[in-house]
Amino acid sequence: MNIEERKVILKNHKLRITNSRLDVIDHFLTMNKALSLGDLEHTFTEYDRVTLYRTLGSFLESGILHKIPNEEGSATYGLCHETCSPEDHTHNHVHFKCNQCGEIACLDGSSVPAVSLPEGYQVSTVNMIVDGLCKNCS
Amino acid sequence: MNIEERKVILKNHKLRITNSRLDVIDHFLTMNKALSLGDLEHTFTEYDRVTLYRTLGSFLESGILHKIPNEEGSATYGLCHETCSPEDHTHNHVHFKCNQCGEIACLDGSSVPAVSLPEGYQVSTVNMIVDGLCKNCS
DNA sequence: TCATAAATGCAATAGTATTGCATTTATGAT
DNA sequence: ATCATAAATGCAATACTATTGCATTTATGA
Repeated sequence: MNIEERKVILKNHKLRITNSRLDVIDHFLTMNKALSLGDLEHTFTEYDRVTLYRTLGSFLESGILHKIPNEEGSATYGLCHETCSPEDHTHNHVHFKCNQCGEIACLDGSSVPAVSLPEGYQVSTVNMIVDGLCKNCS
Repeated sequence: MNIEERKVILKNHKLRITNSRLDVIDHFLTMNKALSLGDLEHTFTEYDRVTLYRTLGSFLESGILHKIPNEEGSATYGLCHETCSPEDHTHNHVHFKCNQCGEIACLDGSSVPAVSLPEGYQVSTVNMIVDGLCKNCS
């Protein structure tokens, strides 16, 4: 994705255009998998850790990224679909974590099946986390 | 659950019977919800943080507890069903997190629906995390 | 009762998340 | 194009969670 398209993404989410934000978006698009703050720190040594931390925060708030639940200590983030907005922020897709290579990716091809909850519960979002072996590792 | 029953649980999982383990099991049974290490530290000031940490570790390994994926920084743990064993450790149940009170609980009544994955993926376990409002908060 | 491996407590360290504040920069208004 | 201003950045410091090493204590089977 070229720089103009990435600028449009930021503008659409009412975020100022800065180098760090453009680079982080680009990295998510290129890697096409879930990333943690640590991943970004490792990739972008030219930016301060706190800047990357706050970049993730602003992307989270504006709906560019979503947090992916995981069992590890550190938070991981994935790109939202085009349909996501701060108002309608339902990330009803399936995330797959490979137990071999550790990669977490969003499976666009798989949608979250309906789930029935007991009486009195109100559903906001549904996350499905599947782990096992990915295409490359199996 | 009385103390003899809790001792049986430990024996069944080939763990030595100690006060901290008995107390932690009891607490999980009483609370009937997911707990973090921090929760245990707060509840059991008479035990060292590391002891509780290792208690969780041994329960995890032996199949008494399972880790619940979540978006927060800290790991949360829930009791396994009776059917769980170190060998067959599939936690295919639904976890519900209330956005109001923060409680994470296992919904025994709801089972995880089947999910279809792209070609080449091997599924090990499936976790479903639903959030919204729980029975008490809605 | 006793030897031994396992469990505990304490101290220390590592890793991740978060805030305050001074400085720099992007942006809209002029 | 310039400028005022709010937003973003970098640095320093701190908080919280996770983890390991080691000496001491304890549960367990012989």
